[in-house]
Amino acid sequence: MERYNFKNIEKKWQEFWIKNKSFKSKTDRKLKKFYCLEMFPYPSGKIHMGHVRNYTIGDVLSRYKSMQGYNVLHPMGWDSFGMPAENAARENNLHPKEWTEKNISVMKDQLKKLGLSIDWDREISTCSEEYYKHQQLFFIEMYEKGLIYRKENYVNWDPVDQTVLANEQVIDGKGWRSGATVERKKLNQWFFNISKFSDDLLDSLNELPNWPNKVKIMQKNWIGKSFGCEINFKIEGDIPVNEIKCFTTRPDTLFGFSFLAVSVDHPISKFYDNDPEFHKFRDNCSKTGTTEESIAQAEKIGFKTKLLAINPLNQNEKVPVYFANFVLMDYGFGAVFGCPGHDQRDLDFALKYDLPVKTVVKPLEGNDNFRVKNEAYTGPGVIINSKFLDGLKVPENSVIETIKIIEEKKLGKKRINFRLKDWGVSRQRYWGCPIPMAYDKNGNVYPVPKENLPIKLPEKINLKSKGNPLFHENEWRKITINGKECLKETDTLDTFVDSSWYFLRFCSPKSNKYGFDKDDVKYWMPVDQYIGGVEHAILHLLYSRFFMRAIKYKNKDFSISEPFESLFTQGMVCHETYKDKNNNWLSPDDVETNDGKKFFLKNRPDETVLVGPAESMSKSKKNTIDPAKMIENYGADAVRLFILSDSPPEKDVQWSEQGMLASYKFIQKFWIMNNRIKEKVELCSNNKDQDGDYEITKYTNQMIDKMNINLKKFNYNVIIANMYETYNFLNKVLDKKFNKNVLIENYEKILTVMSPVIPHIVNECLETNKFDIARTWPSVNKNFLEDETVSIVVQIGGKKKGIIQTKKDVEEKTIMDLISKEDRINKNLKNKKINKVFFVKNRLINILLND
RNA sequence: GGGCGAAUGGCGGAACUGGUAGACGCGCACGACUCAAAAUCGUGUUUCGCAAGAAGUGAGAGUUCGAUUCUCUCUUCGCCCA
Repeated sequence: MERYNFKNIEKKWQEFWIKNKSFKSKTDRKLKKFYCLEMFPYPSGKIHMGHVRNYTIGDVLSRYKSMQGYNVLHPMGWDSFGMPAENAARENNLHPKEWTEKNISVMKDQLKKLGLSIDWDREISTCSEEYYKHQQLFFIEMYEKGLIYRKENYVNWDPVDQTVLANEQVIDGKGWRSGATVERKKLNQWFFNISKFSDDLLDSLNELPNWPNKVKIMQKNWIGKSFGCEINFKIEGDIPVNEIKCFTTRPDTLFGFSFLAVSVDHPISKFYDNDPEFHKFRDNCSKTGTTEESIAQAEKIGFKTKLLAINPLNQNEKVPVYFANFVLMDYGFGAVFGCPGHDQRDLDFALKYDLPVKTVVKPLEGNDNFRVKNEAYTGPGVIINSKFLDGLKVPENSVIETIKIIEEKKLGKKRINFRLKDWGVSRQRYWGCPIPMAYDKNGNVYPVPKENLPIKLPEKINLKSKGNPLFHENEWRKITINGKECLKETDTLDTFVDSSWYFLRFCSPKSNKYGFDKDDVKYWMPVDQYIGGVEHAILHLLYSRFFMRAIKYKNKDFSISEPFESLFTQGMVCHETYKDKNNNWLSPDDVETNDGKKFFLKNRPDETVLVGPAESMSKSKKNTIDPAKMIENYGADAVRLFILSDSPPEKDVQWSEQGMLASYKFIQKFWIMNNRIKEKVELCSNNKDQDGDYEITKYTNQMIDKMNINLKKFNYNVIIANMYETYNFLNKVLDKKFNKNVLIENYEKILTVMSPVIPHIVNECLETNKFDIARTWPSVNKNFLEDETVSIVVQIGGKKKGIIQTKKDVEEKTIMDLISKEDRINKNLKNKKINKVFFVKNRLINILLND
């Protein structure tokens, strides 16, 4: 018998699937559908282990659903706009399009070698005109519906990459890619009015039971709905300002008021334009990024004005007004009232500028002499030192009651505030979807007429210029709208826009008139199972949810709000890290070991290598394993098997060479066993009731039942364990005799339920046995699920003393008789009086003694 | 600082609804095959103990006849937000 030659056999079946279009979704709309989608990849060059894990999880599910009779949509595409292409282009003098297409071709080939059940006829690429032209139409439609606007705004500016960064692209005040210190810069930007849907985006989370709770919580925190009020503070001073409006969630602490802080961008700042000291201060502030994190970490600094703010609840109290770096113009009204006693940030500020700290809340168990010193008190308690507010309970009624008073006195009103800001989508980049807008000489804005779409990217581009490449394309920029000469917008869209509707495009990838066909979308949407990394838990998912609402808004033909019915977030793939004696990262390829304990440089046993903890694979730490090499060495089935075997899919998994080898060996062993079964089948008779018949039938049914349960729960690591167990079982039971049909029938079923994980070898086994390779998922005969004998645990005083095998459903009395015959158990009962007996049928008996 | 989650052998991990803790895999040990090694196959493998037995799921308490599972407190780690 030949060894299993995975190279030939995997290639054979992959070609077979493509030739037969085995994974093409069916057009029959009466069939029940299942839309399985994994987050599509960025074509960075080659696939990484994270992709392997992501797409294998989805593939197992797709193949399972398909065999269950669903019409499965399992597509793949490319999130192919974005900065790396532009950076690579600059380095290698290669056009971003060429670079991207080359990468796509390599990665597509690699994905095919994994044996994924993908309908490649539906492949899409967001950088293709065929894709982004529809996106431009969406943009115009949303603009016409009033969901898009332009405003001047402060942005996170990366001075090295010369681009705007989203908040999440700023890490520790530095650009995520360049590492440069991020600055604040004012730019005209296009915005999607996502905050219009804040309430709906928040409330609808409750209608997503099949999303992980943690993701819903993250989204909820991100939207950040807070309840409070706006208050008008009367102002006295040297400039013509009578009032400053603040938003606060803690009006109940108004008597702790000791300063008022406004943003440097607040409208009143215009009165300080001629003050050089103020300019200095403002420049200083712009060195801090705009993220909440960088603001929280930065030192709190202020610029004192000559203004005084009057406490609305106590007209005699006047406090100073500061410009402060920790107040942002786009939160609330760009002004906050400072209460150092009960807000840590305010306290830091007050201590620095020697402002009074008044205590107006005491803890429930504290006495009236409680005073805030170095730590603001923000917990529950009772209002004190606040005249008519005294005695209110924090937080039960203090805020609500205070707002009532403020509203009665007409000093302000109740207000709900959201942390979620509108989505700035302008990027000063070439390799993105052009924004289909234009400007005339006077700066008036025009949407590009629909008949002029698409606005194509110019093919030739100089990427070596500073700033935005399209800005320098004078010819390209020209456009005539309604007879007027205009210039095109030169910013392109954030790539998160591309990925906010790609799942709609998969429903009708060839639709030429519009981004999707409404009947296709009606049938396929929502995505039944979405699978991807938790790193997209907030933005990508929130933007996609927004996009559905934006399309649905004022549109009778579209009724989807929630694009993803179920969401599964998979863990990362990790590997040990290695460093040489000079603290340089080493790739696993450069490291060797003889015993798995001591590691040294390859071919240099004298050079010891330091082994670090397993961390998620990253190029910077060099702890990556190339999937293509693994597939080359061990085959796709073995790689698929291993990537699922060692950890539950939602948790991180550690790559191990030994584990990989074990999976490979399993494939080889399985092939040997298949041949053994093939020979056995030929020797089997047609005589009924052979000694192994019942056993194999019972085992098979129980195994399928377990597979069903674990597939449903995404316990794919347990499925692999079930497969190993099944192998062990078959290998043993084959010594017995079987009725030919019984053996065939059960083996066919076993192969079938293993096929989602290891499809190539299963197909080969089916074929060599001359079984039908088109399988439907086997049903379970429930009669075989329950054993006719059961093991009953015998406990005495709650401690296990033994196990008794009996027939099913015997009563307590019979068990007690059996126990009296079992010396090992019974000796514990001699000369003792039984107090009480707990009996659980078919499971356990617990005897309590008097002592 | 807040929120969420996790902690089980040498390691990754399993355990249905509160009912035999440690499935399955790795590693290790021993044995078979071999001149030998690799590969393969077989047996064993939570700890202590020769055994009988006892202890045991991060620590401590609680509920219960019975807790890896439920409740509370604490410790450590991870993720998210600040």
